[in-house]
Amino acid sequence: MQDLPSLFAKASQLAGRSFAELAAEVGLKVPKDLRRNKGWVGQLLEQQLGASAGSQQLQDFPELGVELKTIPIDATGKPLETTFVCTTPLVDIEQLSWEQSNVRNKLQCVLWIPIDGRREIALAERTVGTAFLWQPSAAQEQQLRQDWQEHMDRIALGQVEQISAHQGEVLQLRPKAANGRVKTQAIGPNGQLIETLPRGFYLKTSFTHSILRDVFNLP
DNA sequence: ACATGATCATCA
DNA sequence: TGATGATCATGT
Repeated sequence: MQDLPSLFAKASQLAGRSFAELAAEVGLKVPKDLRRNKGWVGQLLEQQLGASAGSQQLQDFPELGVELKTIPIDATGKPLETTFVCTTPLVDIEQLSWEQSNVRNKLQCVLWIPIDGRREIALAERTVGTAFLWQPSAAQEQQLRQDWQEHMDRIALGQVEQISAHQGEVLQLRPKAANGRVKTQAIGPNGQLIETLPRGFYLKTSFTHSILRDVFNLP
């Protein structure tokens, strides 16, 4: 993708189209459901939009500074799931600041694409919604920064295992792993290294809901 | 293991 | 019924 207007135009033209027809265009098979294919819709839209694929710590469109995120919504436009942002660093974090954090980098500019997430509708028949570009307002960035700082402070103090998803107004910390046996290093309560479950940063649904309401002028 | 893409399954 | 903690697939 060469420029932002082109990307946005292409994303806008996906509105109203079904997963079945979009999958056919790129030669994908529509799974029966998402139970064993949780990232399928995201990958479908990546292919449709030509995101620079890869499992790298980069935005989806590095040359444009844009991150692509699908967001499943119900019939009223409410998000059905939280939004994963990135893995949480648990060691070598003493020098880390919000300004250089992966959370801030990923959320600097997001191309949101709402999708029909209703499980009662067959996956193939679900459709894409209206894409929009978002950059956090000063107030939103302040909320994100504050939550990020509180989480990182606890992690630096060796309290990562005391953090629950209840903490954080807009940005929460939750497990992010293939299963409960996966381990990674973190700072322990006495400053030593411990093994713990990998964590990720997620946007709470109340936050993404407010983003959707702002953009679509909903109550 | 860790990055990407997320939703599932269960319980309060 | 909403949210938390757990989990699934794939590529490097």
